[in-house]
Amino acid sequence: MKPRITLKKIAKEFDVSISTVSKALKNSNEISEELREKIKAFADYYQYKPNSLALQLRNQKTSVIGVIIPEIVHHFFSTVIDGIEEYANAKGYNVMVCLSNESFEKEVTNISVLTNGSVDGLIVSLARGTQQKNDYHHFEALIKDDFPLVLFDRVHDSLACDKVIIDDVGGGFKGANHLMDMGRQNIALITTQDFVTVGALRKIGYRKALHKAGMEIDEDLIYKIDDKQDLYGQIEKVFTGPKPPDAILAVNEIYAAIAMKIARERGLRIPEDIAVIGFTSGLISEFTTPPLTSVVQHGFLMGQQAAELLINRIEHIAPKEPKTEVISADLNVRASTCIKTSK
Amino acid sequence: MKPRITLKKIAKEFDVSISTVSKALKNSNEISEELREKIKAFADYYQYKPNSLALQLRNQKTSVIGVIIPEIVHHFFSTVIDGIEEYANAKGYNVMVCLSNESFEKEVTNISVLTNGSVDGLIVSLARGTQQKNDYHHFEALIKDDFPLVLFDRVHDSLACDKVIIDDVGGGFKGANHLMDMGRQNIALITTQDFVTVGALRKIGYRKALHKAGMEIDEDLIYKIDDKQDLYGQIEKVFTGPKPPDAILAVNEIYAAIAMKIARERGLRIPEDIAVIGFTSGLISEFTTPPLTSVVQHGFLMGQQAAELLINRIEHIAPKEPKTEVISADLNVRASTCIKTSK
DNA sequence: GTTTTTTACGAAAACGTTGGCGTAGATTGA
DNA sequence: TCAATCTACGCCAACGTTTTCGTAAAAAAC
Repeated sequence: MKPRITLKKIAKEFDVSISTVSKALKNSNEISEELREKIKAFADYYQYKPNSLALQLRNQKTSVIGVIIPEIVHHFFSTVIDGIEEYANAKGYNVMVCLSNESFEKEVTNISVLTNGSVDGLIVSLARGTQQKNDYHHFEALIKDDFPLVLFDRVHDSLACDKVIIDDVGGGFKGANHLMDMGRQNIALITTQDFVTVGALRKIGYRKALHKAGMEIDEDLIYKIDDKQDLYGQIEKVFTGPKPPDAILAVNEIYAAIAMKIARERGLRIPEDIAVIGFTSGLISEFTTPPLTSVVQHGFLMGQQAAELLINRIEHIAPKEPKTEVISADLNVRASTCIKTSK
Repeated sequence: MKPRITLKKIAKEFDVSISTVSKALKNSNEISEELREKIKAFADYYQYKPNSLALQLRNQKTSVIGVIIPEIVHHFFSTVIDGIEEYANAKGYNVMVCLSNESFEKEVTNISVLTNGSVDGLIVSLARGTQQKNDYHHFEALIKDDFPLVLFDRVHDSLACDKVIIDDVGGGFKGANHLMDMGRQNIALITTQDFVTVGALRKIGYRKALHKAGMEIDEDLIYKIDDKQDLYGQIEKVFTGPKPPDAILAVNEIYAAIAMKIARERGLRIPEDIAVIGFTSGLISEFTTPPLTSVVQHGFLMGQQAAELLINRIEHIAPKEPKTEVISADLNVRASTCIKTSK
């Protein structure tokens, strides 16, 4: 690679000092117009661009924000990044993405690498491994040093930093409520294992809805899926269990899509015999048969909010107390729960 | 934010010089063991980590690779990034992602920003706007300066740099071939507008397959979709056109899924009355009814290859001549073309 | 003709790090 | 006792930039 042109090289070319060149390029009238124009023309010709590392070092500011997500091959997280990028770029920041791959160790090293001066702040969604291990010392260290940090989606209560979360309880509530509005009585819940916060929260919403409606909660209708095992086999049990449900609330799109597939294989009509709701994260819901009613999570908005919180923190235009933004989850009613909408 | 601890502060603490501290932390035996241990303990306690900006500036190496993609909310690009991350991290590099949002201008500024010293090399997939404008001067400038650059998926022939492409011609060929193997005679092609390279290449494959089979190409069966218009309406014309097809080859998952939806609405049985093939980019294909036969694009592999080419280039373990890696596209046969596979 | 002001530039520090080189003082050898 | 050798550290340059301050020479003022 050709070495980039620097102030020093320009200075040597004109036999002036580095500071003269710097000032000339900044159009300082400390420098005679004649020399100024010559230097500018030369710099222009050789496409001089200030080395950003040097600037970052000098200004003690990188204008880069780091993002650590569990995985990127996931529509929801991609959408959040999109939102972060949009807001951050508008504010003159760049985005550096790292993946934890759901691993505690990788999350720790990522944080260590990124906080070595390369970013002004961090936006993170917790790795599953971290939630399982329940070890947050790497975040606590950051918080203790007042390092700008925003957690989103997968957060942890004990951490005193800015957060953006989706109203998962509300989402579960809305989903279950909708099913009851459609006259369903036996609503199965297909959720994750307990340590996955979002699953747990959506379950709370489900319980709240049933409770409010005066229905009792049948634990046999709650199925906890292990993502590492065979999904198909686990979800099949929903249909072979003691109490066959007339509706299913699944905490994500995949579970819901698989449930529909199995239901159809077993000759059940959707939504007549069984209604299904998922939580949207990708495009699957739109293209299933029938299209899947889903709780939509506004990932883009979430990303924007997270970026806004972080940049406010970085630029000290935020109060000291950590703030938590809640993004409401809305229901997108499609044909899997509601015959008339089956356009 | 609390200021980070630096060599200078440690030096002041022990009333020694900065270089002494630096050497002590590097375990240099130039420094007495006693002092060395004291300094290390102190640094450890205060969690000293070398400022990476300073290191990057000094070493003239960032160990960061920049990635510019048109959009991230796209399963294929996410998968590629995943592959890049995997390989890059293993080699000690970090990844900085920027989005061009398909815009020429944003691509230009992104490149300008990233090549100001913040990254050692660039992996890029061309923005649609760039392909449309057919203006590649920003890349030509990089190539002229021997800046490490790898183009992937959406590339341009005139650019003399490393590339990783998918065998789109082969993919189109395999898809069309499979449909002919299933006995189909009137294969419609739903593709993009001509300036979108991948669409154009897949069309070539389609033509090659038909030609090889001695079938003539009916231009009325080729539909070019404008992504900015109503997809549904445009794809509907495939069915209302002069020659109703008995098979459809769509150049992406969405077109294929929409085509299937319309086909079913019109009472056509899949695959009996009409077979459909798409190009996988996300998870849609798995969950449509019936599951969609697709040409799979190995995005992860592509990312790994791109990262490998780039890092070899950065570390000068690559021959001068640019190299192009071709990733083969394979067919994943599902029920939308083949009754017996409908498990 | 002397002083003051202005013009036009240079020197140097600072951001944080590393590594070659220099060297004071202690130790060793003869 | 003097030289040679170590030991253990400090100095300085370098990476590229910005900015404050200092200062020659020229211009203006008296």
